[in-house]
Amino acid sequence: MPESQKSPLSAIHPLSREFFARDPRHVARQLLGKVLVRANSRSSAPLTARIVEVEAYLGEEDPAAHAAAGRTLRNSVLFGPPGYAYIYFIYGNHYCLNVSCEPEGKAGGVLFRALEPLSGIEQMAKARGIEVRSTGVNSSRVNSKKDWPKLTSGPGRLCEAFGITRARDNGCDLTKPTGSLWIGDDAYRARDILTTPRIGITKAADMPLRYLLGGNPYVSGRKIRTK
DNA sequence: ATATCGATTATCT
DNA sequence: GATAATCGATATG
Repeated sequence: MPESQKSPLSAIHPLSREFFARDPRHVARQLLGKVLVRANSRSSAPLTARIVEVEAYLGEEDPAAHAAAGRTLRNSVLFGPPGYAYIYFIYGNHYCLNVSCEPEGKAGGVLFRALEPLSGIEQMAKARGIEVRSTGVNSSRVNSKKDWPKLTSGPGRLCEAFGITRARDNGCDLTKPTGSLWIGDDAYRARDILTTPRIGITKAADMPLRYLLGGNPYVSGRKIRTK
């Protein structure tokens, strides 16, 4: 059970544009262990969570990618410069967060599938509509740590926890710590990286483009399958 | 424990 | 008009 460390914001430094200007498969693998930061305006503290599960979506050659049918108004961020947020609305209910990859003009992206909450737990719980009950004298405790995965395990859930919407965040630059949403490196080293087929797609469902931290309890989906 | 299903809407054919 | 990179609830072993 990996006990991830919490870092102060000053110890998290943003990823470069070049980091994202590559094949989504490389970006996806190297995003594991990095930190997603939501710097809330006004008084509230920032939300931070470690990236523990992602999927790579390639360009027009990937039938499962939104870029497969070429550039449209919706997916234009995927064809733009790297390091920007591509957010789409799905099943009439949920938002999903991606970051654009590849140099400008070539499509590609990485879908964020699961995070491990580091700070701002109560605010995430509130955004997710989950009861936060204080236990005993200490006032700032979520019921128990085993409830945390419900906050950010799944692409729709993590967006809800972070307050990510298309209107607010689509097209935002994720390399700028002055922005309200960005990705940083706090020197945490990802271990035990696993690769599996992507989840929830019907086309090209066999390509192993899902990357996750093995054994991490915040990874989405069913438990370990013994087959 | 796994399986199935309904919700709800932007986007594209 | 059909589909979708999902979730949560309900049903069943």
